[in-house]
Amino acid sequence: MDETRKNSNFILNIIDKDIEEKKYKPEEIITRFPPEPNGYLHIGHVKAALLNYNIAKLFGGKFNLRFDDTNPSKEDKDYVDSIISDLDWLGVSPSDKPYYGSSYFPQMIEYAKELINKGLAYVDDQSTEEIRENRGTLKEPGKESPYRDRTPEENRQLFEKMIEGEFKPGEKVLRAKIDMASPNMNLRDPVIYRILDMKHHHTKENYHIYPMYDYAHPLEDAIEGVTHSLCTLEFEDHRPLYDWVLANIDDFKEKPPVQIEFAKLDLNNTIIGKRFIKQLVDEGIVDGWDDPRLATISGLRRRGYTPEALQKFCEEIGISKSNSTVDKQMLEHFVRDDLKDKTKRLNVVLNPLKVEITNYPEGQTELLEIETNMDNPEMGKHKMPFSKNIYIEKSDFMLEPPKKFFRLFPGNEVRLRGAYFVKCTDVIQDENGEVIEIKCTYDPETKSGSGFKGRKVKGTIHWVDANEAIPIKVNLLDDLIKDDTFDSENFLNSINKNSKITVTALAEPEIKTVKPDEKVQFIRNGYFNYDSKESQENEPVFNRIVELKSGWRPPKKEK
RNA sequence: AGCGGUAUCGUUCAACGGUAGGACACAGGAUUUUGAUUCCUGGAAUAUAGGUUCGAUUCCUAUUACCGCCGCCA
Repeated sequence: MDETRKNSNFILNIIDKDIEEKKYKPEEIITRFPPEPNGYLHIGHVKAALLNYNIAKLFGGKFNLRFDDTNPSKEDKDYVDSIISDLDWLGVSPSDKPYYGSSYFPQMIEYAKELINKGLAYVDDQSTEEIRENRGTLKEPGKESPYRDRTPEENRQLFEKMIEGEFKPGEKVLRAKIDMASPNMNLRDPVIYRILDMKHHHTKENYHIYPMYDYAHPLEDAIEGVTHSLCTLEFEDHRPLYDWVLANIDDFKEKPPVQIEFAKLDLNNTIIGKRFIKQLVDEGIVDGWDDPRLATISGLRRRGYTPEALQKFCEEIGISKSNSTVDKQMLEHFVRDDLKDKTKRLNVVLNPLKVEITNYPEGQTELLEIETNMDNPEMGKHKMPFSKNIYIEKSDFMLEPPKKFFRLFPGNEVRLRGAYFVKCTDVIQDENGEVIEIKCTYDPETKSGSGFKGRKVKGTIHWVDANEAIPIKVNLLDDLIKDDTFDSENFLNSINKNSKITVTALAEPEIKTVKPDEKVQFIRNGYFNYDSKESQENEPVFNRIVELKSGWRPPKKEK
């Protein structure tokens, strides 16, 4: 199995050891991804889902998708559906139909009764406030509940009444009887069942009590035979409780699942927290959970990220226990890398400047043939119309160029990509001095593909034919927040106002062959995704996924 | 001394007592009809102080810094 393994990590090392010590055969390894269906999946979940999925795949074991749906007050079936389709898109396919923690509620209740019978759980009548006060603090032990020593018989009866719905929410809870003086707060008689009188979105059953995560999760894992239960770092303190639950239930004393914690993903200049994302959606600052500026899976997909790029990215960032912040440039590298050979490369002018080629015959249009992707000839060729009037990028012309500017300026010659050399002969300015049109001459001998070697030019720029260009809408996307201005207290005010700039661009006619959701490179401008959701009939909209790398940035133009 | 974690190039992850390595980023060069890509090349790290050992990023001790924990959330 080492052949297919690219990166080592501490979790793989643990599993290797378990196999070496004959605790498990490789094919017995079972992992799971257990999202709570209370929001959309984001790039942080991508890391966790892929980690579990890839481990199961590597060992030939099993990978479960399980909804951790123990708190129906926050959950919804819509989220279940979005999670299933996002994972499907990602290429993370469970070995089985999705599982639901809620399916195990009847067993969980039986196990709770087992704890009660063993004198390891009791019904507490204290209020939420009393429980909180008596829990103690980080430095002081808690106080035992006056109800702590109820007999198993009494607890059994009360718990039965809780199940039957004879108490109101908050009136009673079931607690594990562990140690109110434990230095680990999680072991100070944690609540394992609370009263919640509502119908469950999955089971459709109206339970009156619902189990808490700390009690339910180890059981869910154990019931499914999960061998390695991977979760994030903040659950480290919960592991003793996870182990306690399984150690005290007869069914699971043998080879219980082991909880292993790893650091969650953090990306710079990116909002990852579900709470923040939800706020942006609810306040209408973004266009929904799938806004292309969001790091949700659906947002990334709409932006144009590919599953392959996300997979490679996750492989490369690795797994560890140290909190770290990954540079977004790494993510961007992997989309570019994935897209470079499989996308068409088209001339699209984002910010047009009119150019007249004075010595080109009036009324003539020729069709120039060009490779659709120079680095991947299999993508074939297509034709570009060329005539006397074209548009180039405003930023490709400067009246007074700085040093090392090798695009167009008065007297300079450049290559029009796939066409001819042109030389700027005249500049037309408006009353404010702004350049509104330039005039060039072209040299017929320099036609692309003719093998002309007479002289060289430093610059090649893209262009579109003025008569045949197709207008398209383009969203230029930027980070919603910048780390250096991010204010978590007041974060709505630190949102980047220019995170989405929409322009009308002019594309060469070949753009018509681009299909919804197809990714394409606009030469020198970056990779773009045909947004099937925002596009209208006859008005395609493209989202810029990422810019191309650039060794040179034009200086800021003063207006 | 509450408890539990973490500390390796700018960033991120390896190295499991034996030459500190990869990826991203960066710099230089070559090629180039994208200032892209591709191809070379390069700089760049074991938090601090002790100890064990022939040998320590790795084991031990102390120090420092950072993260998490006082929901009837997960």
